[in-house]
Amino acid sequence: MKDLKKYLTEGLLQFTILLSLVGVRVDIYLPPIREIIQGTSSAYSQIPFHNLRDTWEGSSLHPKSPDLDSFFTAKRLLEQVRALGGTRVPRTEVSAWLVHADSGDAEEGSFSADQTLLPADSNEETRSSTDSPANNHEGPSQQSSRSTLHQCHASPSQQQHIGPGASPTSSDYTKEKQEEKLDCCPSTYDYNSLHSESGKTELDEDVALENIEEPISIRDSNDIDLSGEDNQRIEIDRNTTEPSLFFEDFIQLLAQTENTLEITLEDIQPVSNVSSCRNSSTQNADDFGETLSQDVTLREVMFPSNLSSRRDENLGQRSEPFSPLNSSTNSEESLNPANLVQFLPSTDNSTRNLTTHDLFSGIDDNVFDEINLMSLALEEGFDPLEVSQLFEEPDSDSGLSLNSSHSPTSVSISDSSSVSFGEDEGAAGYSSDSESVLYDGLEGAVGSSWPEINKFSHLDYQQNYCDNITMHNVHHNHTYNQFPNQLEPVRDYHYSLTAKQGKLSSPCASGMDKNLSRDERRAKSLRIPFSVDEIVSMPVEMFNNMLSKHCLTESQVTVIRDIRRRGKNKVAAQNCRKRKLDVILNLEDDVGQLQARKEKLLKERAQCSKSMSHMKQKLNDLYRDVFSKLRDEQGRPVNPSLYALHCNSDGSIMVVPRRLFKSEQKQDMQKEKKKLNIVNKDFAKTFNGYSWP
DNA sequence: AGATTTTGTCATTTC
DNA sequence: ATGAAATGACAAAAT
Repeated sequence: MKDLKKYLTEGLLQFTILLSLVGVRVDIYLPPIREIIQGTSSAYSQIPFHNLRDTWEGSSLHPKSPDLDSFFTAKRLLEQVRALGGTRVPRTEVSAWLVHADSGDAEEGSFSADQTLLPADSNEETRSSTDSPANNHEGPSQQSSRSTLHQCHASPSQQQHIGPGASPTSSDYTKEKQEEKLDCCPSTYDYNSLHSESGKTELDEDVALENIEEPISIRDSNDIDLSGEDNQRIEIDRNTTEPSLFFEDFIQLLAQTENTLEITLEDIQPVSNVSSCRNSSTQNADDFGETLSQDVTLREVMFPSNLSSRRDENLGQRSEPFSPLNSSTNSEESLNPANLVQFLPSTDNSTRNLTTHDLFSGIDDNVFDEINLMSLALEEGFDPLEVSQLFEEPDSDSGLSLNSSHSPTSVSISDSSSVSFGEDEGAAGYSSDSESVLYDGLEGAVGSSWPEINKFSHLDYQQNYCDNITMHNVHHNHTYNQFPNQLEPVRDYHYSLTAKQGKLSSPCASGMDKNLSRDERRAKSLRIPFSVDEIVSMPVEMFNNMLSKHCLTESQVTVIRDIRRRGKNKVAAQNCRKRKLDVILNLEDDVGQLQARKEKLLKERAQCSKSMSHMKQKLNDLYRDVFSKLRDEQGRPVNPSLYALHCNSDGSIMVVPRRLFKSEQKQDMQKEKKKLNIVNKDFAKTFNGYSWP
């Protein structure tokens, strides 16, 4: 039965691969697997690869592409391998073979090439690959060449998702970021998902074949039903490698320990895993070299014709994902394979820093290594003329605009990448619709070690950066699908920025320096491992920490402080002007409001005067009317010029001689004024000036 | 080409 | 006392 399974598996593998090569998309796995594994209500959202691929910003598929599935798989694996941080010959295809050839008995054709390099217990190694996420903590350096082939399975994000002690915050954030990246760059999501979604995509593929082969096993694994999705995934992973063995071991180990899945998997699969591979790649150069040599061999087997040419090319490209992570690799020397080998350990550390959120505690040492390398590169490789030129440049007005922060940002990206890759497009591969991502450090990153920056979630940036860089490699070598539109946003953005500045017409590296601000150029010249925006925007505490923690030269510190001071002041000036403008606008508004109020009051006063005169007139008429009807004791009419009407406090009205009334009225008026403090003189004047008939 | 506006920077003050 | 923020003034770039 087991042989039959293997036979079926291999047959399916071969058939699948052949279909892939022919150009037929092989996606026989996704829907059934998803339902079988997770059910229709699974929290997982299926990655719409096919939709994304086929409709990526309206771009059509590349005619060269034989199969997008194979391409994506290869690309993903290539990226994973690149994420290992070493100078490794692309083993994308090799990894693909290994992932699927778990039975390990393939003997004929190109498959034998893998088998020749793989020991007979390929089952175990495949298990190691699938179990690797849970084994990230362990760091045995017992890995062999084949273990490195499965580094693609190891990702800190996986560890975070799977490991019980994983930081939910960082992983959640990573997931968010990668969802954003999915929006902007679906083609990179494959790789992203590996790190954030616990290797979901890869799992699907791996399981797919096994699903056909061993549907019962998968069902069984679901029946076991560990506590969560991750557990399910790991179960399935194990199923893909050796279902029957898995259940025995797994149940047995479940009985032994139920606490952590990691422990379980470690027990089950002590073979070195991805994480251990990474760690050991830092620690054990021999293993790494062995890996490298075997990769080359595999590659030669797989691609005998174009190996030599593509190898160099990929060697150069392989450094690209790490350029933003390591200052040394960001320099021109990094293009040299020899230097790459020299920087391998630190590069690997960088990669580990990149992807391992839980390993922040150990990040500083790595950063120091990187800084040292950076300083070394500066001392050895940097042209002093360039430094002096950069510093003496008279004009060099800063093009930095923090409000429009992407402008210098993107330029910086291009520039730093140009230094590293010798071509601007190397960094143009970075693409994101998320402002935060852009701002989060990609931009001005002149150097690369990102110690404190991790607090800024630069891991995501780095991840994204690597992804896009990798995609850019694909774009350049023309071996795989091209996604012309994929890079267009960035390129257009660059162009718009530079066009706006009216300087750069071509994103070539030669002219990039002119588009950098003075501070950016200074930072670049001194290999300051932080972008200008970071230096300016990072909190004071973090900034001081950064200065104290890193082995920065005095000139570097001075420049960094100047950059920060100028940047802060620039922002302050902008804010100040904005405030001033706001104050002016507010004052103008106040003036308008006051003018309107004045006009309204004038109208009201006119209205009151009019009504007052009208009342006066009526009172005058009434007065005359009253006097016309008044008669004295002799029955004669009372002369209104000699007498006046006086209203007493009790309401009684008396006819008083006017001379008495006037004197009394004056006295009363003076008392009134003092008492009531009459302010309205106009009204008093009007009242006094009233000409009584 | 000159006028005006915008922006970056420095020096100083304010908080 | 210290340092960051605010602001005036100036110069250069942009319009």
